[in-house]
Amino acid sequence: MENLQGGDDESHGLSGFSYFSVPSTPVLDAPPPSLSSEDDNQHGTLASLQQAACNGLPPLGPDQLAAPPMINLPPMVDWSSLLQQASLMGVPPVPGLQQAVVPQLDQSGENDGGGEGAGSSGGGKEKAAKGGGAGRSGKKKASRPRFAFQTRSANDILDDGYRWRKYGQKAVKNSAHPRSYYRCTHHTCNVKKQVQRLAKDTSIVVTTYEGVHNHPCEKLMEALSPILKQLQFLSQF
DNA sequence: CGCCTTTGACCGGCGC
DNA sequence: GCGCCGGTCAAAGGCG
Repeated sequence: MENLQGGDDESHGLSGFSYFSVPSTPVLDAPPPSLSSEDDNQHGTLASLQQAACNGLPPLGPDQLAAPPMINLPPMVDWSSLLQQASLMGVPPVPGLQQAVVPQLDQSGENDGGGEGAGSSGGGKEKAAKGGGAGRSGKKKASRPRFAFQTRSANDILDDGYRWRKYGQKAVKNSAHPRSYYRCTHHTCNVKKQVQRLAKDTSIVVTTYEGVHNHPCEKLMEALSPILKQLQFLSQF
C-alpha cells in the first residue's frame, strides 16, 4: 500500500470518493453474450459482475487487487446503491488508493439527470468565450455521487452496458497515460465517467463514474426486448 | 448521414 | 496576481 501511495504521485486526482475493486478476470464462465458484445473477456463486464453477485458466486480470487465482500446488486447497475451497500459491508481499502469516502448522494438540485445542464455540443452556449471550462454555472463542482472502480485489464473501456461518447482526453501529471472523459449519450442523462490507468501499475484501469443513470441500460433492454415480446405473444393464449 | 473520436483552446479553481 | 492543472467545449475528420 505504501509503495503505491508514493506521496503525491497518485496524481489521478481521484480523491474524496469511493473505490472498489472489480474482478479483472471474467466472473462467469460464459457471460451473457448480449451483454458483452464487444468485450473480449479480458475483464469481466460490469454486467457479469452484477450477475455474478446475484448468483452468489464466491468473492474474488487472490490475484485480484482486493477481495470485496459480496454485494447484492440491484437489477440495474445503480452505483449509488452499490456504493451504499459496499460501504455498509466494509469494503476493504484498495492498496495505493484513497479509501472510500462515502459521498453524499446528492439527490437535490438537478437530480443529475437533468440533461440540459450539459448541453454538450451545439448547446445553448454561443461560445462567447469558448463556452465551457470547468465549473459551469459558476458553482464549484456539484457534489454528485462519484465512484471509482479498478480493473486489471488491457482494455480501457469497461463494458457496462451503457453508451458513452468521449468528449475529452487530457494528459495528467505524473502519469504516462492520459485520462479520458466520457459522457452518457442518453439525452436526459448527465452521467460522466473518467478512465485512466494507474501511474504505478499501468495494467490497472481506474474508471470513475459521476452521477447516476436515470434511464435503463440499453444493452440490457436490447437483451430483454425479444423476451418481453415473446412473453406478450404467449400471454395472448 | 449520423454518430463518434481526436485535439487544441479555453475557463475556473487552487496553491504559491 | 500569476501560473499550473483539471475539466470541458467544439470544430474537424473518420467510420460504418
